[in-house]
Amino acid sequence: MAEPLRVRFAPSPTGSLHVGHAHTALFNWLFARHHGGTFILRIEDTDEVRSTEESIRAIYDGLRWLGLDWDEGPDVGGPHAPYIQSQRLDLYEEQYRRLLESGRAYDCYCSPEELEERREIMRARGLPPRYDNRCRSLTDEQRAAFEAEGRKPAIRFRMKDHGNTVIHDLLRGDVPYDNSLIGDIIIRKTSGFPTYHFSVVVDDHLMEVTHVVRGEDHISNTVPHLQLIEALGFEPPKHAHLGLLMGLDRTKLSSRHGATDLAAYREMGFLPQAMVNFLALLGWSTGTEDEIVSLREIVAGFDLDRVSRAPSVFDFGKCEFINGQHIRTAPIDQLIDIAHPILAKAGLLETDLSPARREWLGKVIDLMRDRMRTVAVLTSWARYFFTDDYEYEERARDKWLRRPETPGTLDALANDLAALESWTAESTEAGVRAVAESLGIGGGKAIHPCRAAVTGTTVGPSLFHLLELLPQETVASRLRRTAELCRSGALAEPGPVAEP
RNA sequence: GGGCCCAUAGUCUAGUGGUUAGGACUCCGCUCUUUCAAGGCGGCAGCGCGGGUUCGAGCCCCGCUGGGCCUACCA
Repeated sequence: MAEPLRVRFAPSPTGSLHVGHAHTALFNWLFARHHGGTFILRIEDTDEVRSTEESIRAIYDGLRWLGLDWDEGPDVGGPHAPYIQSQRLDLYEEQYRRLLESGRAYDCYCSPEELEERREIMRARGLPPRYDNRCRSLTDEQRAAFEAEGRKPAIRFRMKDHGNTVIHDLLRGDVPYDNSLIGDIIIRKTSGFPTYHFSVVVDDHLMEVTHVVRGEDHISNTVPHLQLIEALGFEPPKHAHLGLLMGLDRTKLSSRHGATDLAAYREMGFLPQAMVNFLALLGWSTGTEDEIVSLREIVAGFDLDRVSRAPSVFDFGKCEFINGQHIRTAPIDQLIDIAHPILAKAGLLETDLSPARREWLGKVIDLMRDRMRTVAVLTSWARYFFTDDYEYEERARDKWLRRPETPGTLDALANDLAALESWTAESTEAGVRAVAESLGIGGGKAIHPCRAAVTGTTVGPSLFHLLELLPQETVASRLRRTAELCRSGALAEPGPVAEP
């Protein structure tokens, strides 16, 4: 019988939710969901100076957006509440006491400045900058002297001096570390807050975490963790260290590589199901040739045995591609909900949409969705749906608007289309083709200038379907306006044209 | 500097001793279409290097190289 699997995502709320964190959260969540286990959210706000409420909100928002729900956590509670470490200080005190009593921990009076200074000296000498364990055996006189100076001690954990500690990693096998290389670590800061190394060990135990799945940057931290676990008499969890996410230059992904905040992707018009799909493919593979998959499908196929050890580069281009694929199949209401604020922010759409307007927006999106990779491109690609104030692209002017016969064609188009009884894709097509015929030109000779005039561009969805979504009089006036500009020679010059 | 991790095309990956090394992104070409930024078709491009083990290595072992992470009273 399998033990109930319990995993956690334990971010520190010191900034926005990074895609790397989202990746770790996702893998933990998938692991839990695949095996019917429990996914815990724990906030590790033991950095008193950098932790913020705002950041905690960003974590909630990001996880919820991705659809990663947690079974136990700060807001939902659970059998091991509280799930915020700053509210668990008394629990840590209990454990410090045990370590102090057993002699595995001791007070250290060295100040951060002194420590830094000594590290510098050691580095300068080419020595490993580790703590020299000097406070391990302080005499009563020395302690008294430090106390008299007004020093407040930190608590250090006495690491083993000899032998080695072996990490049993589910992904990497056994990883041995030489104990003599690591100095004693601080487990309680002078402020009374625990350091990460301590709180993580205590809480993983108290919360009965069975599997610790985290980034590879934590692999060497596992050595003190394991020793702490042993000293406290806890049962060690199983470990799995995931490959890190990197930028194109193969260094740890950071803001200099572009957008790294999950929220930024949301704002750019990425779909949560696409982000999940893309992130899942970083270090995991479906095992089939199908890469565009839903969260449900990922859950069904996910397991650690398909997870790779190697770090992976966050390829923005592929992320966009996957997003594009999901845009094709997303429910139109989801796309409307994403597009609306983006378009409103760009000043192209009102903040409050009437039902009719919303329906119209849905049609616009439907027309564009097959070629979009992010929803945000609507502000440029579909600009002409929302305003008369669009630019005539160089290519549109070059190819069509500078031709001597174009103004005449546009005038004819304006007159005939304005006179149309009905305004549908069918009727506009009939109208445009009729104009072409009466002018004795091919359909394309009318269609292309029409598109160039009405949209300012040479590319886009079916002309007649887009005309259908524009008011008839708007189309007519744009055709006339463009014809005027052609005649005045304004479109003959390169560069953007200021629109009325 | 030290310790550890990693290594299939530019990128994400499949592959667990015998494969024409498979797929995806990107890029390029062709094609369809009223246009492409979509679709279809095709193409370029890969097992980092050197030793072993083996009848036979992308797969196993060793070394090298390269990259990464850690080396805080940050997590």
